[in-house]
Amino acid sequence: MRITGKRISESTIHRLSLYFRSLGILEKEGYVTVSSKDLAQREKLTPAQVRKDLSFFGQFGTRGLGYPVVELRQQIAEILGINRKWNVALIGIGNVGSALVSFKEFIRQGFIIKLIFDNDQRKIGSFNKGIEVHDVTNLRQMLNKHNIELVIIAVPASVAQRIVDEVVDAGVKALLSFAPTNLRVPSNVTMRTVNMAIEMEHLSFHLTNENLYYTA
Amino acid sequence: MRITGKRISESTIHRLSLYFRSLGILEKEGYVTVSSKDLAQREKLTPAQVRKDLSFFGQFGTRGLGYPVVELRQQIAEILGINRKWNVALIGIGNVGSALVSFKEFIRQGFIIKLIFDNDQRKIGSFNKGIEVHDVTNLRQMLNKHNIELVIIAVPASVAQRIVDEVVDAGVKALLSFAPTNLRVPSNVTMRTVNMAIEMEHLSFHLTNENLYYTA
DNA sequence: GCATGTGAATTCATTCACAGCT
DNA sequence: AGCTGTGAATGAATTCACATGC
Repeated sequence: MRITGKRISESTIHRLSLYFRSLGILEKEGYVTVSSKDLAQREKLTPAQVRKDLSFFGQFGTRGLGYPVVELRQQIAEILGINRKWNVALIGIGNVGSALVSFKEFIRQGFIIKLIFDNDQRKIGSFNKGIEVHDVTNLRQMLNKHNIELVIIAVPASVAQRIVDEVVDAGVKALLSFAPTNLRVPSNVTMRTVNMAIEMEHLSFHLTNENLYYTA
Repeated sequence: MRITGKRISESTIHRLSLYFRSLGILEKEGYVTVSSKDLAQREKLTPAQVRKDLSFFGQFGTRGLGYPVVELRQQIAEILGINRKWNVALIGIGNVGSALVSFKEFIRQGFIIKLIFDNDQRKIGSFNKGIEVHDVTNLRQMLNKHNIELVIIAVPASVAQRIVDEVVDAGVKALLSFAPTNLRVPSNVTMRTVNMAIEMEHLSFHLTNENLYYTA
């Protein structure tokens, strides 16, 4: 990766994911090159935005021609760190957890759920899509033993912080949480939260305040 | 609501949701007032940010004292439009859909799933948490008949755009999509997308590029 | 004294516009 | 001619700092 001195914003990372998906489609459609203009159109962005985002990481295009579809896709995969497999553990195999285990996109992208944990004795020992459910009390040693690098938290809000602390303690540096509560992690750990209630509130806000510009 | 002439950003709306949650906890903990400093600390924001966000909608605090917890929470509920019930339809009762039906937070917040749709004959007519699964071919008339204001899309990517078009056609102005694909809606319709693969890619990016500041 | 509310200042993100290469 | 790559300009979001009121 190119050394740049620039700070990469979260929105740039997000857009790289979008480009990655569009490039996959373009590849299937047989395109060899794509211009920033085309790519921007597909994602409802500006061409300048696309070029700027990519420029943080290097020079991938050819002036007058555009970007090579297959190669750029591979480069973005490298930047995003999805040109490899990641060992993932899922904690909590309730409704959300079960849905995640079946989420094919995860596997396709190299996020391999190696371990499932729960605290429900009826679930422990059972199998879910071929993966055994383990007792959450063995969390720390199991995470280390299986070199888990990424943990998905799908437990009730009431126990989420305790689980997060254990996971962080085990040395895991990346967490995805579905618990609808505020969780704390040290600054050297990345946590992302998916909160569906908050998404719904965005929608109800927009429905309630149809005109976003309030007149003075 | 106060008429302001200011544009409300998506991030402000997001933070209002966070404040709403923190105020709920503060209320349970018995707090009567809260300062912007306290609220900011709980959400890892700055006090100025909290005050600015609230100032877009009115003056809710008392100088020298802070904000009244119960009242401010109620005010934010009004702003977000969650001081009422919304009629919701869920389209697609696969893994994700099933998880959503069981998501208690939705009910608690007033998002009432009135209708479920699917195209699988084995599912149509069955009940899920007391809600009947309907044939998706009757989508439009059913949405209108039951005054559905908000639709959750939990169908495979391949059919998502077609379903979205029908939903928009039925006059629905707010959609939450879980389909991992780019969907288009007219500009007078709000759509939010939850893409778990993209969340995972953020994490793998951070794991891969531990030091976000690249040296020149 | 304490904490809000808000213009002004600053920081961060996006877009412009054009030099440079194919 | 066409399109990238990138400093400069613009625009948006956040933070500062202080006047205002309890």
